[in-house]
Amino acid sequence: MEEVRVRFPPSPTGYLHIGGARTALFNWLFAKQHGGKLILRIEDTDEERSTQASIDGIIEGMQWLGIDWDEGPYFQTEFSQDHIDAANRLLASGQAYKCFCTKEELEQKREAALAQKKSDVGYDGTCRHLSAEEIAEKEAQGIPYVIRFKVPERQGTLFYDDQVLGRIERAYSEFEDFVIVRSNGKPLYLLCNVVDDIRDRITHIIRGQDHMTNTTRQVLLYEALEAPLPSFAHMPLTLDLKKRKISKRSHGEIVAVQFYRDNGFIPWALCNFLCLLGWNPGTEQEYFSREELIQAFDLSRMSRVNSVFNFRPGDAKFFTDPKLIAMNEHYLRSMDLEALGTMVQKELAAADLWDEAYATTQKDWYLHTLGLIRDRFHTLKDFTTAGRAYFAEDYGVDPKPLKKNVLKHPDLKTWLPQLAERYKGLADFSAETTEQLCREFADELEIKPGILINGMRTVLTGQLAGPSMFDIVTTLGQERVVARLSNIDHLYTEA
RNA sequence: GUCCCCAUCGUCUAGUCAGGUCCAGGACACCGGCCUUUCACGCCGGCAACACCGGUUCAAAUCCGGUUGGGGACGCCA
Repeated sequence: MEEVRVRFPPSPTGYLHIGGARTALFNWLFAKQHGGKLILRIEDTDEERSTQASIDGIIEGMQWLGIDWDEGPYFQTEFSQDHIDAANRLLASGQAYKCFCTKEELEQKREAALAQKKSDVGYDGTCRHLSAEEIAEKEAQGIPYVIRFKVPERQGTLFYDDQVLGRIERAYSEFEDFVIVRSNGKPLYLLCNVVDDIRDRITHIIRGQDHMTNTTRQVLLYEALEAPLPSFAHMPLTLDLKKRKISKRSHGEIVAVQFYRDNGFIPWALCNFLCLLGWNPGTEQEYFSREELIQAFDLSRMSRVNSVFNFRPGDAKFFTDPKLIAMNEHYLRSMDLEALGTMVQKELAAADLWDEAYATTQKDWYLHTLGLIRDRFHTLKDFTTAGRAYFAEDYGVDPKPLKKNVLKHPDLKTWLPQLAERYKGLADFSAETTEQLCREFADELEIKPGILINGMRTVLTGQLAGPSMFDIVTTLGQERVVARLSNIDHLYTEA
């Protein structure tokens, strides 16, 4: 059987956004499932807009997501001779022609056609039937020209079988003679893309529905270039809540893969979320390991409907799609602790909270702590913010619990240091003994234990909520607990 | 405007191709309860959709036609 070869061809005119990432992901899944190859090809023929920063961003984004490729990155500009050769071949075989019409002329004709409400606003074919003499004359005059593809004069419709949408048809009469080479001699996307896909022996083209009109024209090019037609699969698009195509310009960083990397998301959670946007396995399974997803993926189960990336700018809860947040939380809570430890290490290091001992002598403590606190977190960032008290002494105290659990009970100012004294003398510092001692103290004071417990939580972690109090106490350790409980005057003075 | 694609809960979707088992299932979000002297997790429950009109049929979310609606494309961008 022929080897499956797919490609991801981003144009480096912006960062990798989630729509592009999803396209890459689907191609990657398809390749993996069929034991095929994924080719990364940077389509940088638009010199005006292509940037190195964008190329770096795309590559970093894919690496972060874990979408690896088998060949490339190739750069389209490195193959410009191939594109020029192909254009010349089409010219020589009479399947393309030189067009000397200027942009201004075409613009005028176009406006005139629109003014008359004519549907046909395409190229009128003025230069299509120029004689050899006329062409030679114009060339001799140095009139610049573009090369247009000569759409075959045929009745009926052109069609291809889309792997997602089924049979797609378009009447030949709907095509205009489209430009394949600019007047500056540079070939255009429509041609370059086909030439590259032929050279790279691409067997399946999986891309967004926004390419559908390109596809019908490209089918014509494959035919003219006498190359076998690959399979096409057009995926639904990703829209915003107002049903607009998501883009950097209108949506900003929230649609950039980098945003999720910088905001504590787990790469696989993003992949898992993205693959469910426009695809489903036909079962009720929603969480997949990498291997499960490769196994389950199937182009025929791709949706034909555009999907909405549900985020609401300015809404803290919906800063990105809540289902994506939920998935991130799921992986945060269920993933292997070692793997989580590696991810959190990067966050701690970036916040200057990392201690090498966490990887060596204190590794057990480190992983245990992550396991204890991760249930309440949403992103990896929370380990350095809400979880800061476990890794540093300079954690802040949230005003809300400070007021509710500490300041409301002025006597805690003396009670907590007293409790610290008792903890200091405790030989066996365990969850059981610390709890027992705490409750006994509450009994003596004739107060509810909750007053001490909630006060302790606020003082020890700075947070309103957290794990079971005495798990916190044992995790923090006797020394830190005693020190923090003894030294609470500043909480009252600062407030 | 022209061509192409599409149409199930607020969102992601199952069910449509092979009509009945669907007064439509799951997930997220939301609401309530249990658990917990915190908060989450977890568990239990609730709210919530077949765009509309016609046709075919004993029977339509499912097939057909139309309407409306949405999206995409219409560049010497990719």
